[in-house]
Amino acid sequence: MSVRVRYAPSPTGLQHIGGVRTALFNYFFAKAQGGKFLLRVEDTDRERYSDESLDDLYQTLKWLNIEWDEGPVVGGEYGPYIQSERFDLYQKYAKMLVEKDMAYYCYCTPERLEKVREEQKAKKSSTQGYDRHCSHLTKEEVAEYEKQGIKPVIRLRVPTEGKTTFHDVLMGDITRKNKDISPDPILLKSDGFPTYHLANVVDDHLMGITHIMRAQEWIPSGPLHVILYKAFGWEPPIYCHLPMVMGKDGQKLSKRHGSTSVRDFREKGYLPEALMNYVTLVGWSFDDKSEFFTKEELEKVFDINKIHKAPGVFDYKKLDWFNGQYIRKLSDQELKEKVLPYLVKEGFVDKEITKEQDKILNDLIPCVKPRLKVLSDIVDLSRFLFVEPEIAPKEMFVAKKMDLKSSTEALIKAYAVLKEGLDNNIDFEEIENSISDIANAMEVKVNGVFTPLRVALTSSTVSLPMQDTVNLLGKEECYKRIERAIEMLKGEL
RNA sequence: GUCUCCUUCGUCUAGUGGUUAGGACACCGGGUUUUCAUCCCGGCAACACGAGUUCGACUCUCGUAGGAGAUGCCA
Repeated sequence: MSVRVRYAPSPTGLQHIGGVRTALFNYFFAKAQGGKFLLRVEDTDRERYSDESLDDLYQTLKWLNIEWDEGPVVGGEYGPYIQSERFDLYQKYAKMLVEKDMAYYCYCTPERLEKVREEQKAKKSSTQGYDRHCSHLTKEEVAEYEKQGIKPVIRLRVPTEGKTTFHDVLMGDITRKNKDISPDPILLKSDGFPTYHLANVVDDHLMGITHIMRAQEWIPSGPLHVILYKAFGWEPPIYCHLPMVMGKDGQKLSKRHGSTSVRDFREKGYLPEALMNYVTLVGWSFDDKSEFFTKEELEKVFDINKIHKAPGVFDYKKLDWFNGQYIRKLSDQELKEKVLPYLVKEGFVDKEITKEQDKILNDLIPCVKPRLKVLSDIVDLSRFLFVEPEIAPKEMFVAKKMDLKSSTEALIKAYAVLKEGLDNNIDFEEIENSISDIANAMEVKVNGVFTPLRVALTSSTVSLPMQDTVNLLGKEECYKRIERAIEMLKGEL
């Protein structure tokens, strides 16, 4: 039997790391097995639905270069692949269960349900959830509710005796006593839309899904879904519950841990290849040494049996490291193209890049490449080139074991040497040697001289190599900035 | 509270009865770079605990503890 899996997100928010990891696992599993990967939009929650979320879903998958074999846009014989467009279908199946008396209409108001829950909580009762108030209504009672105009929901009859087991590829058999399963969950809401349980089971069956790979938070509803499959007389698919992605504190990854939406990562300048590589490595590994995987490799090599059971912590620093590695693999031309939007956005470079700007970039890119963790780092690293920075506060000019006076003195001397050297086209290495000589003469570390020079030129203690900085800036601009700094420092003495 | 799942360095992980328990990130040190990075070298650091089973347990079994998830007309 050919593998058919699906990613079935709910467009109620931006695509996040956890969701994308699920998508990736499904996708790689399908590819490695020569099966099909479907995308299904579960937009049954009309309260929380948003167009932006749907759009973000498509954009995210596109950015990651994940294509679905069947789904919205692409289509396929089992579609439509958007649940709101299959509205009638769920009605039909829900009513089918009512006819078989495996489900029933319930007229309880949300207020009553809330009250029931509160009472259970107050009594610390071990019985939880719906009290099955409507499970055996008489015809008269139903007529009365209908007369009041209450729109009913449809609930599944969950057996109170016995137990239900389902098999999970990773966990093995998972068994739950039926009495512990959420009593009579809602299948069809009063607005006529199905809940996750119904829609998911119906669609997975109708679409011929063979393996359900979803997050472990769904384990508790596994038995419930099996009961549903059986109620319909269908064979449940194979389950594989994926370990969850956690934050540093071991809780489910959420905004308070940092960025969680793929859009955030994209905007900060993470490369899709790097994110994909890292994300598939939380909860899965190939062996004890392989770290770098291309999408194509994963499509061949992904093995469902190597997925972990235990939840994994999302390590932002390791992602940074991966991203840096991937940036360094880029050619200068590729990096230039990727970095350009950030420079344009900052106003450093014109949208229609000028010849001059292009030339600056060509020189800048190689210097900057080993220094980028994310593409947006380019902004701070190159600011000094494109705008005249605020003159740095005087403390920044002072290196370790130096004071303001000696730093100023060093800068003045270095300036003289630099100017003389540059004006006479002397080799930069020699200029640097002469600057070192200044340090020696002053009996201070070389750093004590280079730091004020660097800060004068870039207003930063961290920057590109001195030679590159000077070259990129041009000597006139260098002189101007150094003079400006000396002026300021003298005033502070 | 109840139910279910999970447990190897700080983090991601390799490991399926006999290993000096391996790698990567992070961190710390050193070298290259007269800054910062990159790159190279080195170091730190783990089998949650307790009982079994066994000649022998990180590996098997059972408990305990800890963690997580579920308990919605959200998915």
